[in-house]
Amino acid sequence: MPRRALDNPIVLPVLGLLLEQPTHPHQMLAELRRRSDAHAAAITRGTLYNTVAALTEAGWLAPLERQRSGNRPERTVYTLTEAGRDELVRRLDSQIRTPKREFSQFLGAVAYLGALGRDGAVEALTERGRRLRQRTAEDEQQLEDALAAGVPRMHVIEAEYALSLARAEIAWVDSAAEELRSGALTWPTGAAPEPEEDA
Amino acid sequence: MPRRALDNPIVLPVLGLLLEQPTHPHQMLAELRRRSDAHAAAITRGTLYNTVAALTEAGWLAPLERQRSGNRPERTVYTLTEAGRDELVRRLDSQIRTPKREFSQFLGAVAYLGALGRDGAVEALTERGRRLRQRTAEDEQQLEDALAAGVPRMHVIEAEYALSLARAEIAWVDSAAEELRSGALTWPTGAAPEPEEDA
DNA sequence: CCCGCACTAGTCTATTTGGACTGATAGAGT
DNA sequence: ACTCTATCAGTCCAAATAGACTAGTGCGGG
Repeated sequence: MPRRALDNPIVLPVLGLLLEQPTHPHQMLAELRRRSDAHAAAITRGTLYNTVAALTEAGWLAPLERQRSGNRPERTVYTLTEAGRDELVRRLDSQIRTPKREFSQFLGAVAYLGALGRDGAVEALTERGRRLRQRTAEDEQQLEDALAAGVPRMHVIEAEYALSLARAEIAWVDSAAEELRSGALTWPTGAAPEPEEDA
Repeated sequence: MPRRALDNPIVLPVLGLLLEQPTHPHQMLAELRRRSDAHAAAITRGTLYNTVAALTEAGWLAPLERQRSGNRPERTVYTLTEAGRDELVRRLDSQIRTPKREFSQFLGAVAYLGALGRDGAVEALTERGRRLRQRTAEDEQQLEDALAAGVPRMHVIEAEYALSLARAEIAWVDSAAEELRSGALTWPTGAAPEPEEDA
């Protein structure tokens, strides 16, 4: 009986999807992956079915009907209950209201940038900038297309947010690379941070 | 025998720490938590010991000595091997070079901002802005103090990066809240996205 | 018209993880 | 001196996860 299952990161996407329409787990997975909706890409079957079970037990989801086409495995369609809708709003509100220090791989890597040596660091950062710029350009294009096609802005708002952050990252990466190149940002000692006599 | 253990997110912090100095797992944990070094906060004992074992087996770490003081549990100090140092550099380089779409809770929540209703959304975003501004001010202060105290910039570079992103987030949150308030960003239909006849 | 391949929907198990537990030592307070 | 608590350093197991596996269906190509 899933205990922590109720606060794993895929709960929100699941509730969010069901707000739009009742579906069965397999379809959720496909849909979430298609949208790459958030971290959805990281969802795996095990977690999903497990989570759906937990949410059902918590009374936030309810099985709506079981269908089967031909002799395919039976599938169960779930809806959001009243309580589920409330819970979604509660979580949404709290997650927006309260910033949490989240954590990206890149941030972790930057902390040890020193280990790459000056030239290596410049090289890698420059490359990142290049790729980031390209990806961002594509995303911008996509967003524009969607808006041009009449999709309401509210529906692409997270793309706008992601773009803002991406632009900020590009700016930082560029400036860091530049400062390293020009020598404005210098190396403390060798490759490794100097082993000071303790902190 | 840990299989996926070699590519879990704490590998980099562990290798990074050992680059500075040999240590035993318990100390790594304490140190990583103290620095809140990256997601380090998320590290738990189980994972850490497991990872250290895997890294050792992979030949990137080697037990240096086993010490014991008094009748305390014996502790094993590990060092980074030559291969481990190479691996660290390889990972660092690739993680910096290649941007990955990482994923934050907030991004996921923003996607369903609509479910909060206009006023709720404005409220929540405004509050986030407030908290973010405060936290960022503190971080700026800390960074300044560190620099004033003579810490080389290279050692606080990840803090500089985090600050840039935080400022960008603040800007976005403020502008989104403002647009909602002013009506420049409008609601498509009711609380839920309209149930179109499929995509 | 038959074969292979991809998709549909889930189930199920080996691996991983969180975090409770152990059992010692050092210092704080009384 | 004597509890009480915090820290030290791990081990260990129930719970959660990744992703292999099952098993039926439909379609494209030779």
